[in-house]
Formats: sequence, C-alpha cells, structure tokens
Amino acid sequence: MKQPISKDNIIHTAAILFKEKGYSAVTMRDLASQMGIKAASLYNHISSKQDLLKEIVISIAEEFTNGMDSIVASNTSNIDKLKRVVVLHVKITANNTYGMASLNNDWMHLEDQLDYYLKLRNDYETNFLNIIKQGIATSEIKNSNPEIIMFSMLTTLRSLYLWIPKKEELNANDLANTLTQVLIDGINN
Amino acid sequence: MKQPISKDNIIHTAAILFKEKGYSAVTMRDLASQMGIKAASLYNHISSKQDLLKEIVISIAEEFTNGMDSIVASNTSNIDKLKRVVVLHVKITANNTYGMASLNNDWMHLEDQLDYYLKLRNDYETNFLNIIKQGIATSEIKNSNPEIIMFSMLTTLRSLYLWIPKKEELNANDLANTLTQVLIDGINN
DNA sequence: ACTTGTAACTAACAAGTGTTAGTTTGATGT
DNA sequence: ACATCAAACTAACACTTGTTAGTTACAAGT
Repeated sequence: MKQPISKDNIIHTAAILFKEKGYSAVTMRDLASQMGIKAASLYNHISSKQDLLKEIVISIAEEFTNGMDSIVASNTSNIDKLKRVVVLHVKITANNTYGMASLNNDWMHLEDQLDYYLKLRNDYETNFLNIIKQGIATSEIKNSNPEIIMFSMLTTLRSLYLWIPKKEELNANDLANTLTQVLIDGINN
Repeated sequence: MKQPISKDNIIHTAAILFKEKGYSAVTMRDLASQMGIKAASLYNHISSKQDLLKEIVISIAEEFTNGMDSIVASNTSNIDKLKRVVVLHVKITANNTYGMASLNNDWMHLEDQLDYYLKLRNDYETNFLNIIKQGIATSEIKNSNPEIIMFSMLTTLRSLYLWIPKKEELNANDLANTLTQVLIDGINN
C-alpha cells in the first residue's frame, strides 16, 4: 500500500496534510516523514513548498473554469445549467477532497499565481451569477436577490469537501440529485 | 481612531489578522506591529498566542451553543426554529466577522480546548439535525435526506463571515429574511 | 519628592523554518 | 566488473518563531 516517491504522490500527500492543518502549519519535515524520507530528499522531486500549493490549487481552479465554460456555452435552460453546476462541484470534489481544502482555505498563500487564481475565481462567480440573473429574467427562478442565491449555493458547494468523505455510502450521483433538489426546490413542504 | 493597547483590542486585531492569513501564518511580530508596539510588549497583556485563539474561538462557540439551547427550548414549529437559527447565525456573524473566520478555519490549532470545542460543535449539529428530523416527522419539511439539508443550511450559514463584510448595504434583518426564504422555500418558481 | 505600578523597551534564548551543498547508496545497462 | 545516474542521505545555512529576562519611562497617589 505504500506509494512510491514521485512528484504526484508528494503533491497528493501534501494536500492531505494541508487539509488537516493548513498550508502554513505543515512543514517540509512533516511532509517528508509522512513519505518516509528526509526533508532534503523531497527536493529531488519538487522545487519548493510554494510550488506544491500552486500545483494543488491551480489545477483544480482550472477544472472549475473549464467546466463552467462548457456549461455557459451549452444550450439549455438556466435551471438546467444550475443543475450542471451542482454536478460539476460534486464530481470535482469527490475526485479531490483534499485539494479542495487548499482551494478554499490556503489560496491566499499563493504568491506568483495569486492574481491568476483570483481572476479564475472572479470569472467563475460572474458566470454563476449571470446564470441566476438570466433565470430570474426568464422567470425560471424566483425574483430574490441574485447575489444571495449565488452565495447560498456556492458556499454549500464549496464546502462539499468537508462532507463527502464522511458520507461514503452516498454515491456522487445520488448526492448531486438530492443536493440539487434541496438547493433548487427548497425544503418547505 | 487608534485604539489603546488592551487585551480586548489585541484579541480583536489578532482576529483580523487570523482572518487574513490564518492563525499559523500570523506571527507575534505581525500582531505587535499592527498594534504599534514590539512583540515582547504584547506579553504585558496576554499570556500566549494560543490563548488569543482560544479567546476568539471559544467565546463565539459558546454564543452559538447558548442561542441554540434557547431555540430548542422554545415552543414553536420546527420551521420557525430553523428561521431562528438563521437569525442566530446572521446576528453573531454580523457582530464578529473576523472571529468567525478562526472558528471555521483555525479551530484545529486549539490545543487544550480542542476537545471542548468539538463537543460544543457536535452538540450544536445534533440539535440542528433534530429540528430537521422533527420537521420531517411533522411534515413541515420535505422528506429529503436530513443530513444533506442540515449540511446545506449550515455550510451556508457558516460562510456568512465571508460575505457579510462585502454587502454592507444589506442590514442584518433583510439578509436574514432573504436567506431564510432562499434556504427554506428554494429558488424554483 | 518619592514610592509604586503599568507597560513600553532591548536583547537574547532555544527551537524550528525552507532550502542548498556535498556525499553515499544502490539498482541498471554495458 | 564497471560506469552511470537517480534519489536517498547528513550537515549545515541563514532566518524566523514564540517567549522570557531584565531594564527603562513615566503617570498617579502619597
């Protein structure tokens, strides 16, 4: 079960530790000992601690951007687009629960890539908000404050990483379906 | 506008910095220079960095516990209890946006008080879940997965600290009302 | 004027930080 | 058997960390 030492495996282990304690609290010695080697040996495979964070965060952020782009380009109702956004989040998160923690909590420690990350994030939110606004315009969606609607949906979706690992009995499809119902139809009977 | 040096003001400034960079990334020298003094001088007022985190996190956690206890004890419908939970979160968060960041992201760095914090948190979630389950039992609430309902509501409410500071034009009451609508009635038209 | 007490200061500590240099190990191809 | 090379190692670096000791400044109470 012990994995070989490779850049990918180091990144994966780093993501696990970053989720547990946060980027700043994880030392290269922590990471090395988790891999069963000494800290200096890590540098045969990676270039810096910073770089680990970058690899983790940017790759996921780009996944979201690509997914959103294809949803926006699709030719369906706005409610359907929202459903596809839910599925996008569930899928990416189920695939990489650890990385999602860094995306949510450690992005501010990106240095060179901080601006790039913020641009991706900002564009994503703009697209999300536009779907909701168009949905309101076509009366698919209740005429509530669109920013509050987005905030409510997005924060729920962004927190999935905390919750998916605890509920392994639910598969991704069931979770996406139930979540879609709760978020879109509400809970009132 | 410059505040005097006191334990309360140090805690408040610490909370601001913790929100910005996370507990681990904030140094006592950062904090001191923000207060306009040297790091060693902080120790005339506080006992340790740890203690700052404890003061921030535990006091808010106890506020939530007290609020929840009074909601549970109240004699109203379960939907009404949920509405009061929303108000509880909006009020506490509007009062202490900075501290909420530590509550959400830095609780794992509590040491002596970690177990106590986890108990408060766990009890809170149990109470929350019970309201939902009872609401389902009395048909006030749709018969969906109660844990997903709680997860969805609670993560939205826990993320309010990120959002309230950006939307100062909304007062706490309006926000609580709109949020209640979105969370309970859904967005579908 | 003098004691007292608070709260700032400088200096230093021991431990821990990310990272580099230089060396050793051991498997692989010839 | 020997050369090669990736990847481990030890040792050390320069710097930062939280915190303590000891000292100084100064306002308030006598």
